[in-house]
Amino acid sequence: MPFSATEENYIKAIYALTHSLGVEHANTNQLSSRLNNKAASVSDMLQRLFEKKLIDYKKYHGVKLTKKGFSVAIQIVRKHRLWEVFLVEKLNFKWDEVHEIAEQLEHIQSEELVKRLDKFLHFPKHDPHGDPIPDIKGIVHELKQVELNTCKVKNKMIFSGVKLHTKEFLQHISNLGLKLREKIEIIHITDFDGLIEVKINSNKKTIHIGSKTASHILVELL
Amino acid sequence: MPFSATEENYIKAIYALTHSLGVEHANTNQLSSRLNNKAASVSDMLQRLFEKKLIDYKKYHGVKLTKKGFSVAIQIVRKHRLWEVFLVEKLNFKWDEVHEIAEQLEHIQSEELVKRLDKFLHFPKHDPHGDPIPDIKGIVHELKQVELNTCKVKNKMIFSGVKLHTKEFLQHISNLGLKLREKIEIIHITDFDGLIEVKINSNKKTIHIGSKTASHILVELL
DNA sequence: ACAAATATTTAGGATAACCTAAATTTTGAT
DNA sequence: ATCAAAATTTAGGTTATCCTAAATATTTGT
Repeated sequence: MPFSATEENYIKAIYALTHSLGVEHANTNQLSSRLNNKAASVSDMLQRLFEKKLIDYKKYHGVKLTKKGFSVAIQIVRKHRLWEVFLVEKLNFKWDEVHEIAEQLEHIQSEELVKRLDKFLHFPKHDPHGDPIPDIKGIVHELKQVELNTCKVKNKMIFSGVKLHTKEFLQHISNLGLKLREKIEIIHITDFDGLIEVKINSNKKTIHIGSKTASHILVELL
Repeated sequence: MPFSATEENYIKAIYALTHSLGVEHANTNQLSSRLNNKAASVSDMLQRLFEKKLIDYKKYHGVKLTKKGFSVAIQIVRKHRLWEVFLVEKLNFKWDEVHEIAEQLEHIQSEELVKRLDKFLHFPKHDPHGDPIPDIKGIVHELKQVELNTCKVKNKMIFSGVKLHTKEFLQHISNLGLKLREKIEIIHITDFDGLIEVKINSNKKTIHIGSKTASHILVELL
């Protein structure tokens, strides 16, 4: 059962949509806009994925991954994230530069390659954006994380992930001086506009984070 | 100018055929058998590669890469061989296990990735089979190597490459105890059948190499 | 509950890359 | 030089993946 890169991208999109929104079903228009294809093309492909038993599909009523489809999705996510770790840790790419390359690498077919890459990288638990890497069994160790904007003054926490993966946002975060897995503490929150002042423990500096930015920042409370 | 993996494979095949045979032109049947496609399909594709100015093509008279096609070919070869080094040196694959994976990886599009991979691997000059890796400018540093079966008794040399890349042959070489870049010396050659007795300097052992095998072994004379 | 708006599917086509069978060109043996 | 064999190309067809336009189903506001 080798699937085409196109099929894999549909599977991944269905996974991402349902998983990130926490819903059962993804619908045609969502897939259409995420994949930059016309809805008609999506409809087409959904029928084929259904025949291959990768999705549950009832016309006009959205799709859901089958067990089989889910496991394909997880393996692609695993590969994508492992390659991102490789690109950042070994090849010194910045975290905002790796997405498109990993989009290609995730389709390389070789179980052995993934196993060895995982080992080479010392079995990382999360990718450069803090997203969890499914283990070889497909088990995802989700962190207990919350959005920074829901935290209170004096809370101490670790910056553990982002909810937005655009170049612009990622560069903004880098420019603020925030680095993944760093310990931070909320010094002050402006009532009026929700501006958050944060101390970065490693360098004793304080920075100011707008509430929109904060809503895309995930932290683990200590 | 991004080319499809299929187009790249045609370019690579044309390069390999002309280069390895030392001839100007490759013909349709050769390509057909190397690519496992029917001659009619090859003919089809050649017209398209011609329109894209990747090859010089006159119907019924074979093909030759243009400057542009040649440079595409070299970049693919470069990527293929760099990835092979990565797979062997970093992920501990054996030299007979890396070909199919590298066939996929060579189509990943990102100049920056190749540059960084090259650096990460310390700018290797040849791949795990001894084939030269074109540098970033596309310059190939060919070694002055000869087939082992053309050498004389008492010659000292370095095992520097193979002319056959099948799993079986590569494993045979490994089983003999030969490793790339090792110093060896010819102890004796049997007149009757060309059997060559070779001393491997590193371990003081002597081994016996059949003449067919020897004809696929490349060495640099010292 | 029903029409308008929205979402989705179907119908009919395009393109890349393959195929088989038939036609054409080149080659090579006499 | 000629003609059969071999090589190559053309013609016509298939599949995967996409498209536009038209048809149909669902949802939503009143």
